Amino acid sequence: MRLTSFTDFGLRALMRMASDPHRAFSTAELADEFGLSRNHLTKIMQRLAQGGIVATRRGSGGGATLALAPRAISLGDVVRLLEAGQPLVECFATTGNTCSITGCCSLKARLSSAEAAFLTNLDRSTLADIALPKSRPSQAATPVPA
Amino acid sequence: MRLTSFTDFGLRALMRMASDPHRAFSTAELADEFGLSRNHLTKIMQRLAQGGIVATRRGSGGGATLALAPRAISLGDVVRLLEAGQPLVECFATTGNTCSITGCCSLKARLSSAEAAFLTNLDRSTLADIALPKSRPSQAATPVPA
DNA sequence: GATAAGTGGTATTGTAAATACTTATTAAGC
DNA sequence: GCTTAATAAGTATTTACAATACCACTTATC
Repeated sequence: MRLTSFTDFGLRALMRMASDPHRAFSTAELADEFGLSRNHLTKIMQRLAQGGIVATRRGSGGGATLALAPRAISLGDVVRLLEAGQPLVECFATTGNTCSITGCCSLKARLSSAEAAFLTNLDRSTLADIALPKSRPSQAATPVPA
Repeated sequence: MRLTSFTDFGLRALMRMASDPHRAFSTAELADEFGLSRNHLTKIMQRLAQGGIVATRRGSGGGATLALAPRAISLGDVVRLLEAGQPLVECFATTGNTCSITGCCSLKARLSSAEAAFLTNLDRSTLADIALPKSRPSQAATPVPA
């Protein structure tokens, strides 16, 4: 059972953005932080923008900003958006389904139910719950006690 | 969100076997039915055998047989076994984890919880619930009415 | 004109599946 | 009861494909 790296990085980016909901984050900044190419992250951001989770703005001072308050964005919604079109198993796909037992297959319904349970569980958390601290502990004003 | 084809085919094979729990099914027979290579299915069967779900026997009259009654094998157990070693996201992997925010990351716990919900939901069903009919409708003794 | 998002194309990596081959077990035949 | 042949699982290697990531370039906004 696996989520795509798309979803993985998307969640990480949103975690970061949730720490400062009104700030615009450039893809360059976030990509640098996660150690992946800017263009790749751009594609993820585009998807998030299409889904109405972030708003993007070009030009100087631009970047991506959360379109809603962190507590209004559930993890389930994010995962649904970023995993859209990703079938749980082959026979869930609308095209290229080679399964010969589709008709009387009761497995499908049970897998669907489990998938729904997964997403419903994620709906209980929002971005506000997983926001990262604004700056890293090593850069914090108050040094951590040894 | 995606299960590996390993799990997919494993479930299909078990569905088939559950229809006739005491019969030995050869990998050749099942592979032919699903349209994939025998050796590939063999690997899946091996994993199921290691996990104690099926018993295999070589030689004439051999094949794989369910090691337990269909109602004693939950779908969750099967999926846990076949998806073992498959991290939900990269930072779940024990090796090669490049995530820089592991320490204070509360996302991980929430994804784990959702994954558990997925499996728990599947535990509510057993192979007995998803067994396929013994023979295909087209070969049935009583022809279906038009 | 500098900054930053958006787009199209290409390389790379990892998973999935097939091919070819080996080993073990059973059952038939002598 | 031993030998042989057929059956079927197990192993190793290779090939094909799709997901992932990168690069060069374009467009928009300040």
